[in-house]
Amino acid sequence: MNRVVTSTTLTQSVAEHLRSLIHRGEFGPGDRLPAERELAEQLGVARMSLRDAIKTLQADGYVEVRRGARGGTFVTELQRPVENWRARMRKQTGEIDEIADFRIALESYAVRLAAARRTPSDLSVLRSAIKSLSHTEGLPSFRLADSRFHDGLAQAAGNVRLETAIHAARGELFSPHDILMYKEPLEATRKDHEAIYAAVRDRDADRAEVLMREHIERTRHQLREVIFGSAAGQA
Amino acid sequence: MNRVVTSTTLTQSVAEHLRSLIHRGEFGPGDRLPAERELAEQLGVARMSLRDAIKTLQADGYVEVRRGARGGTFVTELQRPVENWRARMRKQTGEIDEIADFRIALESYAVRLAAARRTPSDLSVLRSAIKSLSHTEGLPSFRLADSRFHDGLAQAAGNVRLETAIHAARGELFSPHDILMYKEPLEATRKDHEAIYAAVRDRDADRAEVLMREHIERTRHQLREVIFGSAAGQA
Amino acid sequence: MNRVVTSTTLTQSVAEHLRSLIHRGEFGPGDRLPAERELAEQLGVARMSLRDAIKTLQADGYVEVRRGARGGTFVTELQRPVENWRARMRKQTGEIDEIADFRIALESYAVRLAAARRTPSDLSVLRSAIKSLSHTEGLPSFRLADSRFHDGLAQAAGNVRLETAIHAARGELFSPHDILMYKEPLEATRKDHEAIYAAVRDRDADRAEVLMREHIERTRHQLREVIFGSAAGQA
Amino acid sequence: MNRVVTSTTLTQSVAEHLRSLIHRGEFGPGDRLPAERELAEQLGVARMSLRDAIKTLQADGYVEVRRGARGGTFVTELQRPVENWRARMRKQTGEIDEIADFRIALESYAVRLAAARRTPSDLSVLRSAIKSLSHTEGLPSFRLADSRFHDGLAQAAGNVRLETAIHAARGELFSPHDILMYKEPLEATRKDHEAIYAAVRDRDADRAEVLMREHIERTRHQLREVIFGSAAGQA
DNA sequence: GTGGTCTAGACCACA
DNA sequence: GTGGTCTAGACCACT
Repeated sequence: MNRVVTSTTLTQSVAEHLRSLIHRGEFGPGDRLPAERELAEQLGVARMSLRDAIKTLQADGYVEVRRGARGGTFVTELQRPVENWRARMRKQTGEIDEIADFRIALESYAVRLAAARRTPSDLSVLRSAIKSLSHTEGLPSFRLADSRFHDGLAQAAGNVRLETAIHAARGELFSPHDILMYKEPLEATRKDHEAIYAAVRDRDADRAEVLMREHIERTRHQLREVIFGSAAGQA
Repeated sequence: MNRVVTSTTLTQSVAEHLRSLIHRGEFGPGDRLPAERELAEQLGVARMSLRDAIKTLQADGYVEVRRGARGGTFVTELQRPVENWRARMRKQTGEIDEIADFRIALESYAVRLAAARRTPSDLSVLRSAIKSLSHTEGLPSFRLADSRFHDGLAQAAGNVRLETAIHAARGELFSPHDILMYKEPLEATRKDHEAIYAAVRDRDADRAEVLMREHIERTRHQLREVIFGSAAGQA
Repeated sequence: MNRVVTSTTLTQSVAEHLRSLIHRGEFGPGDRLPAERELAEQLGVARMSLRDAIKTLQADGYVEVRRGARGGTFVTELQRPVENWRARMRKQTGEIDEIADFRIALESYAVRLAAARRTPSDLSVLRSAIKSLSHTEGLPSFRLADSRFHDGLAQAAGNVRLETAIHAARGELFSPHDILMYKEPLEATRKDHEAIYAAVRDRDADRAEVLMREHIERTRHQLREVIFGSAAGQA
Repeated sequence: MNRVVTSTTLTQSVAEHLRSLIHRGEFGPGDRLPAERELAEQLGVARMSLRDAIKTLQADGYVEVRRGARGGTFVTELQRPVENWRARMRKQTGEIDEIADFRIALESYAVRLAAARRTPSDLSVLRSAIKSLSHTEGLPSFRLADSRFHDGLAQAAGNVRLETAIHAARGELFSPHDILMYKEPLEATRKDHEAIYAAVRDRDADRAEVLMREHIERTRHQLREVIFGSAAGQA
């Protein structure tokens, strides 16, 4: 129906939530989601609502469900063949610039607020995120460490709406640039995070903002390279 | 229930939508909403869903329903006694700074994008919004003209997520600073808008950004003054 | 899985049952099924199980679901365009001879048993079925009256297994030969039924058996004619 | 629950399947069923489902489970005391005529079709079944040879529904008339089979049908004699 | 101890 | 009063 306002069913919300968790690296390829009963309890929904959501994720190829004692719901292995996820990412081509711009708006100002308001505890969270990024040699959890850093900054900004929006925007894209990424870009990300951290720590809002914009732009660039082989012209 | 994910019923969505329309000045105090049948059709929902939504707005004191030939659903007259809406606004005190910061994040970057991407047609929309603001002597539709300008900028930025978020953020607050506002602040707003317009027209992103931040800060300041009599310290 | 034995889910059973009801004319095109709550109670299953079954019927194009006060679950109108159901029937081409032979085996012997065991009450049921067939000028309920006669014979045979199998076999085919059939074949069916009735009434098992075989063969022939335009060679 | 439609659990299906195998003589008294792992694999079900099914067969006294090196699942020895199985058969008294009539309906027509459609390969199967019946001096596998002949005819009829129904009907009854049967009735069965075979071979449908009816009637009669000592009046 | 199915009852959105 | 969604709990089939 061509309605102006819409309702969302619980099932849809749950599906979107799970998709976001996967996009943000909370669950990586091959990981097993918690058992249905447990996950339903965590989310505060009935098991059947969760199951319906899982069915749509199955249909989208996000997860595979296996029965039996060692069964469960598993995030689809995408690494081989690589073309699988490359195809999936191409589907969201139009979204990449949209979301990158949106993220810049949100995160470049969030980092300003963070520079002004960060507490020692915030800094500690950020350091921990950077550290786990450094230790990520095998890259399997690169995305998770990345998410932790950006979420940490969002939280340090002390604005619930910003935090929520940043979190959500990062969850919209399936962007496993970690899969193909080797030493170089990973190292670049680590350096970016460290520089942003330093600016926030030093309460240098202007510098933090500039660094964040550059960081997200670089990420966008890398993502396009991974998808298209080289950076195509952007909007 | 303490759930992580939630569904929204149509009734809630409709109520929120109507509240947003009133917040943004699409319907001002004393205005009559379209007939139920018509409004339900416009929104693409069943009449009963709309009626349910209106009931919650009634309970919140947003609208009054009058029966009979000259009946209908009317936005509550708030001007007298003034204390009514002052009380209502105090309820959202905690939200004012949250939303102001959020709006700065969204709109200060949107205006940058607008400066880069605005088309002649965008400029025409903005000029028209400024003009209707000038003609607003009686102030009843001040808020509407204000909304039109900010929405126009959001659209010129060419990013659907930004546009949607800006629209929604402006709809969250009941901020009828127009009610108490007299010549001075109204004139200030008009000047702000014109300055921002000029910067966007001249493709001066940096200047547009600075002006927008100042404009939203000024709005926040005025709002606090109206509520508390003078600007209290902010978070 | 290539299993020798299989389980059937309730949903499947219910779907098959409903399909059978439609095939046998208990619900004709355009008819509304009982409300979900009521039908579920009648079938002795939970509403959700029924709903799942209805979903598969929807997917197969058997029924349409409409919401609202005058909504419900409706058997798909097939009459226009005629090609719809012709296409559906072609799908079961291979089954027509299978089922016809199977029905001859079951019903030609059932009619023998009926001739031996029929009670006055059985005869009354059969007469009533024949009468409602005669009154069927508009043909909408031809199939139902037809089913009633054959079911009545099956019951008169006094063998539960035969009765069940006859009932089921008649439910397997979507055979709305009533839709295209005009005076002639309808009249032929009426005559067949009357002749079989007379033989059963007179306890003439041999004659009843012969007539039943001819009747089913004629039905098979008509069905093939309706589908293919003329009787194609049979297996 | 008093439901119109039912689902069947896998366990029930498996139990019924095994019971049918025993009824049809695939496994005779004293025989050891294949190992659980193997049997589960053959049936395409999980081992636990098979175990559950075996438990119900145990409860019904069909099989005995023995542990240890020479253990396994064994079909219960029924010969002594004879009263055991006589009691079991009495339980199905009501079914005997039902099933006999049903079998006549199915098999008397199947044999007609077989007479028309039998291939040389079909005849070969039938001859082989007759031969193994003749060699059955010790009678332990009489039932198996009997089943093979009737199944062979069902297959020669070339109608899947008939074949399935015949197979199932024969599996419903626990009818070890072989246990008590001595030379005479065994010889009678052999002669019946040979006569039916000849009629089918000669494509004499009418004769085959008559012979089959007589054969099944004779079987019914013998069964009643075995159970009650003499043929009681039938329904 | 996993996912798969089913139940009984409740509330919501619809026309 | 219809279909649409959700819940809390149970049992079944699988590995």
